[in-house]
Amino acid sequence: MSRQMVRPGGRSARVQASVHTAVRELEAEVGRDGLTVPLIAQRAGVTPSTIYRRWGDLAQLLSDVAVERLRPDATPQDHGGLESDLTAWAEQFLDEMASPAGRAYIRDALLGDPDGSNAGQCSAYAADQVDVILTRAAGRGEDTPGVETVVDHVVAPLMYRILFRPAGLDAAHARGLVAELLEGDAAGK
Amino acid sequence: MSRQMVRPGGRSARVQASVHTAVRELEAEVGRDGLTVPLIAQRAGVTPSTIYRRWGDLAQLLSDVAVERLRPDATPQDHGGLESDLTAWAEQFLDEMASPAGRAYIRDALLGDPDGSNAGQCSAYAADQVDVILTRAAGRGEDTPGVETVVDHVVAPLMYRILFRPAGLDAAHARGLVAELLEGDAAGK
DNA sequence: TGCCCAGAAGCAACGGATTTGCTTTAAGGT
DNA sequence: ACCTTAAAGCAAATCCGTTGCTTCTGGGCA
Repeated sequence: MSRQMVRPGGRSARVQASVHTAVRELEAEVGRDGLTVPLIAQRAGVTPSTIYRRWGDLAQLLSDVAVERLRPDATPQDHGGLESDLTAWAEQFLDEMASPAGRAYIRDALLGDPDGSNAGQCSAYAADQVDVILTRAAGRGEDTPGVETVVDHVVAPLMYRILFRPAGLDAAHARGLVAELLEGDAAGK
Repeated sequence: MSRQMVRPGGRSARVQASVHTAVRELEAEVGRDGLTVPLIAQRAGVTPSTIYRRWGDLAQLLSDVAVERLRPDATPQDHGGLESDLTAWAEQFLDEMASPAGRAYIRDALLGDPDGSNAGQCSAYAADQVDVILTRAAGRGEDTPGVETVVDHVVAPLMYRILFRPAGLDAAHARGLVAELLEGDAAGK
């Protein structure tokens, strides 16, 4: 969704903005574990019940904020070829996601997400970025795999290891995944 | 670890066992959302502060219990060949993990897991199962990929989709992942 | 333009969860 | 059999989360 579908300018929008801002400020000040709903409410100039009514609980609020932070802020760079584009993107993706902050956001996004929509949004961000790269490559006349194939062979392994097996995960591994994908079957599905 | 490394027979071990049992019983009786630390403590015959001191909070306790439930209860079946073994295992893995209960346990396991050790344990369970299959195949003289390769190409895509994109995930997809892995490069790494 | 209405926020009180200092118990080692 | 130490029990105080009710805001309609 996410949970907010309000017109800009209204009171709801102001409340949402100030709450989100409060979360970010306080996270920087007291750390992730020091966050509580009453604390956030106070900083945002709102009563706790407002937050509980709109977001349900702290986990869901943090999930919303986390998804916002996981949104890519730029389209993937153009390096002139599919392999270099994908490789560069995968390295950057890993860099951002595998950092302590990135992992925390991913966890938050997954955790306070009863219906899975926030997780779906994260996945969509990655898929969109990949799609841009693939479309660009197709425009150059290159043979490209499908988005789903790239998700399975590059995005999923990286994300799985970030969440479950952080050890031994580095840029070389990301490069290897891309290389393996492209050498194996450039037009897979 | 998990969080308990106590000798069997001691008081600590008894407390842990009765608390874990209480969690399972109560989860069946009142449902996942009805669980509270005081409720569990009462059923287990301990005081709430005992649970808070040992596990920290409800999330971490549930994480420990979830990991226990995610432990495979049998070694993978032997179907006489690598491809059929892996395919059957992947299908069963998907079946168990993608079910509502499986997803809930995975979420719980990740949720109350500050240091990632419980997530690591889950991943190790899968890797161990895969390793059994690969070792068996190697014993037959078959060419086998490495465990890490199977994790990247089969386990990770399944888990990623379970967590982030449940739609369009079925046994056929699991079979496809295995087939693709083995046809592409039977000795990958 | 000004009146209404629905949705959202504020307020306040209650119930229960969490924390914490101190005491007591029990396992294991000497 | 004693002693040490880690863990459990106990109880009080605090704080979080929930809820019914009131008040306010802003957009639609006459």
